[in-house]
Amino acid sequence: MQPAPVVAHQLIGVVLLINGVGGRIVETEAYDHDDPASHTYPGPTPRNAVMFGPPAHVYVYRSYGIHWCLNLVCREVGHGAGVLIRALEPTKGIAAMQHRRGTTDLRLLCSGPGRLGQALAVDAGLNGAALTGPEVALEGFGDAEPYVVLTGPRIGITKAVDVPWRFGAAGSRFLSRPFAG
DNA sequence: AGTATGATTGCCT
DNA sequence: GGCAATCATACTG
Repeated sequence: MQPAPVVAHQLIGVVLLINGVGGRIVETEAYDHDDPASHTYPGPTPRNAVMFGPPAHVYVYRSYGIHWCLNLVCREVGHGAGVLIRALEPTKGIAAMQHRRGTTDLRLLCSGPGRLGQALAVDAGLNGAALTGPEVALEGFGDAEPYVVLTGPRIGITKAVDVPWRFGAAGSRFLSRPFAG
């Protein structure tokens, strides 16, 4: 397995489906163990246990008591690194996503980690699920179409605010926020 | 046991 | 642009 920023970069353009619903990933963020902004920085706890487990599994956490956010665990057992899926371009199960989100505006379905979680019906029950399991599908990892990938500082954090570990597909209109420069 | 704090979003002015 | 909503987790005493 590769370091989190490398995986986060490689995930741009990959199709992610949860129970057949999802689309092409256009925005990610990397979080590593030696990273003050990461949930794993203080060490293992019950909440982040999945991140210290085997890679290619799903880590789900509740954000601000309201939203479910979806991450993919990378690197080896015990390392505690992952990639936050921040936005994707809806391609499959669009009707289901529109129903869950309460809007037909494609731009508002998955443009942001909280919206994406709601659109894909992510909740605590998905925490720890394997990418090879029945719920999750990742299509084209490692051989996705080449994308022009932009980088920039991560959003919404208060520590390590200058680390440029946010990645996004250039020109996509489904980004949660535009990239500077 | 009590409190502080978010890897956010949407509604208000 | 500002701020409330809302709660699991982690930390303090």
